[in-house]
Amino acid sequence: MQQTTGRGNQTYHHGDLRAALLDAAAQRIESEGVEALSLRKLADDVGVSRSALYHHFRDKNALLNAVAARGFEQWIAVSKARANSVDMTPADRLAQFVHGYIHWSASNPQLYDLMFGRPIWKTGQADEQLKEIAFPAFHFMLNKITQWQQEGILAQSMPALRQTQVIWATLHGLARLIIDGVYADSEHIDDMCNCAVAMLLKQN
Amino acid sequence: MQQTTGRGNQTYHHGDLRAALLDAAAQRIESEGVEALSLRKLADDVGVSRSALYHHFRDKNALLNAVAARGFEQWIAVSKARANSVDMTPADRLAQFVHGYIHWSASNPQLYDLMFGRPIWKTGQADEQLKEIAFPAFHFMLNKITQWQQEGILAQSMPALRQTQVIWATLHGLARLIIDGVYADSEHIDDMCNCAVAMLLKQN
DNA sequence: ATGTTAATCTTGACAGTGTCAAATTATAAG
DNA sequence: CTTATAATTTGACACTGTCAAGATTAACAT
Repeated sequence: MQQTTGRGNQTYHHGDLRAALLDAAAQRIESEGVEALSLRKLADDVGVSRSALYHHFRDKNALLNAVAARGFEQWIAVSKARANSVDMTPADRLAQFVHGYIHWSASNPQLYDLMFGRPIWKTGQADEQLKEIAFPAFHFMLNKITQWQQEGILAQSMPALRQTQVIWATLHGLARLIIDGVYADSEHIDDMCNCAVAMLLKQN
Repeated sequence: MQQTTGRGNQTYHHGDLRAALLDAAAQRIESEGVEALSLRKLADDVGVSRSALYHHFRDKNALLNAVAARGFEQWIAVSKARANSVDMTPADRLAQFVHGYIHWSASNPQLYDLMFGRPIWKTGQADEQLKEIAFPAFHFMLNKITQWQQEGILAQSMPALRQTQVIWATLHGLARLIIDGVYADSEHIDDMCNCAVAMLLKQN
């Protein structure tokens, strides 16, 4: 199930087709978008025939789920790394979190779209494995925001869960508007982030 | 181009196919979602053959643009009607605006998804006509928020444009999370709206 | 080493899809 | 009534995701 034979795959069955498909899919998605991903072209990229894929993924949606799952792993890693930069005031950490979130989404627009987009989450198309990987991402945000509440830089009058949902909605909405280009220019990313931070911070 | 002959169309060419297609498309979209819309099934619904559509819309995207345009007209009408309820404090009006926005999106999820979704706005697939109809919607929000700034219930330290973008991002993000069911339950809509309002309002 | 089992990959096929060109029909204009 | 113009249909093409059946190869037990 892992690497069956370590190296030297030439005219193999294929070696590790699953990983190759994931790589190629992620690459094609990031360059052309989710909606332009064709399983047949993907098979061509990898040099394998069209329905070979079905021995590693139940269907196209399962493949997308797997790519999204990898995206979440990457997202969490980046976010945690950012959160561990110590010598900062809480307010600066919040600001950095906001800017980091938006910049990551703007740098990986297609992947962000896949991870947080409708096709996967709507109609229960997210499989259990993806949910298990995605949940820590939300939990991470919930923790951060609870912490900022306790540190006194966010209002404390509301349940942390609700506040997390609203703050995340702000970030998510901002990311979507920028990515989709809906009356929000990507030149003003930092301006918008600063404005968002100012609005989130407890005013006193 | 309008109604060629007023009434009594039976075994006509079809009468007014364009309108019939729009109606059928809107209906099918709202019941099954944008991604499930098939031009051929749509033609069946209307009782016409597959490529009749192409004499009224350049392609599928043009049809979707037209449906979205109708959605914006409806959205603007509803929003303006809500905004004209007089006897209220400014803060209550803001609250009502937020609740109204979210409830409308939750009541017309598929249409909202089409209007503000990626497939139309990304990659410049929104045609000029749609942009002309959509722009007043954004202008309407910009006006409202500028007004609330002047009335002193929103912070005045930021440019109205930026603040509009961020507030709209909050609403848009909330709508998306609820519609797509991404870790936001639709049972708690009002709780989340109240939380959002509390965060937006200038705290003093 | 050999025969068996199980995994992997390919080929052929099917039902869909959006879209175009050419042919057909009905409406409007002269 | 004839002509011109718009609306609609039929046939076709290239493409999509997915499945069933057959072929190929790896892993395993003896």
